[in-house]
Amino acid sequence: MTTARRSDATRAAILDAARERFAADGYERATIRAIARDAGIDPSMVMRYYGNKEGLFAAASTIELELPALGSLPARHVGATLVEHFLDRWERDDVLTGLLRVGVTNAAAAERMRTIFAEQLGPVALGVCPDPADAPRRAALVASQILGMALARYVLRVPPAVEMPREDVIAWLGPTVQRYLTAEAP
Amino acid sequence: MTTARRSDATRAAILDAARERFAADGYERATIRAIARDAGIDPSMVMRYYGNKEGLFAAASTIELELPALGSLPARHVGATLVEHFLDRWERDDVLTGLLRVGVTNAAAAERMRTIFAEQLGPVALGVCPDPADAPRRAALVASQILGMALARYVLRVPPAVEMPREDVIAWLGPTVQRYLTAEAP
DNA sequence: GTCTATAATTCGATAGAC
DNA sequence: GTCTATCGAATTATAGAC
Repeated sequence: MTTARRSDATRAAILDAARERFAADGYERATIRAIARDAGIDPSMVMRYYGNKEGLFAAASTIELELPALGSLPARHVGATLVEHFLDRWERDDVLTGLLRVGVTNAAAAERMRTIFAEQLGPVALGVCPDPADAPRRAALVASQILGMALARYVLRVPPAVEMPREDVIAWLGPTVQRYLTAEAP
Repeated sequence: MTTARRSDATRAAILDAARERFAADGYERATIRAIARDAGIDPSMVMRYYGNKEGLFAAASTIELELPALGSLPARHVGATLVEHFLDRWERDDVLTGLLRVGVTNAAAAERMRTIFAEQLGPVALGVCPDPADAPRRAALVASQILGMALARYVLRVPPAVEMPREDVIAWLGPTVQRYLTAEAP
């Protein structure tokens, strides 16, 4: 931990505003001016603290998925547990929504997205899938279903996906994720 | 069918270029100037023919999913058939990729996306799912998995999803879609 | 640390000649 | 139908006063 700065409150306000704007509008339409206005400070402060817009996004989109250790879990529950955790993580703040909205048109954000899922979901797959060499592919399959539901529910706002109760999402997607992780390769 | 116009070739060139640009760059970064340059014409022609940028996108993103009738199919094959069809449709041209890339940050495109899946995938679900009242939800579940794989494979370019052979995608996603359409509600 | 002023681009859109 | 010229607005980013 580094020494606290006098400007830490301002920096935090900027990051909060940035996360909201990036999540709501995507990279291009989330302007530094609008973010500064939301944070109640001058646009030039954003530049001073984060250099440029890319630096701001990088700072605002760091994330730990904090995936639970599935090893000590009843093998039949890993799918539902993982879906549940992702729903929690997705709704806790705007970081994942922002990463998704920006990653679709911004190469750096897409790369970050790939890295996050490979480095954080990959080990989870490695721990439970039958063939270790197949873990990256299992993780990608899981990511495709998790990201697809997030896209429908939080970004495109497809009505049935938005209205579906949390327990139903877990009940439907759990077995899918379970199969992607633990079934024998078809 | 209306009478052929002398400008039809130009209009088609504009739409082709627009589809490519929207699919590759998203709405904001796909500029009218760049599209016109690709089409080998003057930017003002785009405005003349399509009024404004929104009109251009609307014209460039009309699409029919042309989903196959699943009613006459062996009940066990509807999932794989649907996945196969979506892979074909997705790779035939840039329209779906453009719709996805733009829909994430553009409200009109998101609405179009919701409409397309509701009106074209909904009836398919209605034809095969156990409870007709549940069809919209089944369609949304199917859409979440299809869109999620498209996102990983064609937009974010997650390596294992890109490298996965077409048959493997069908073998993995087919049973998922099958279950979302035909299984009893959990 | 904070703000004003402004540079330097770039974009969508319009007017009008030919 | 096609193109030139340009407007007006918005953006990121910088320079520098206080």
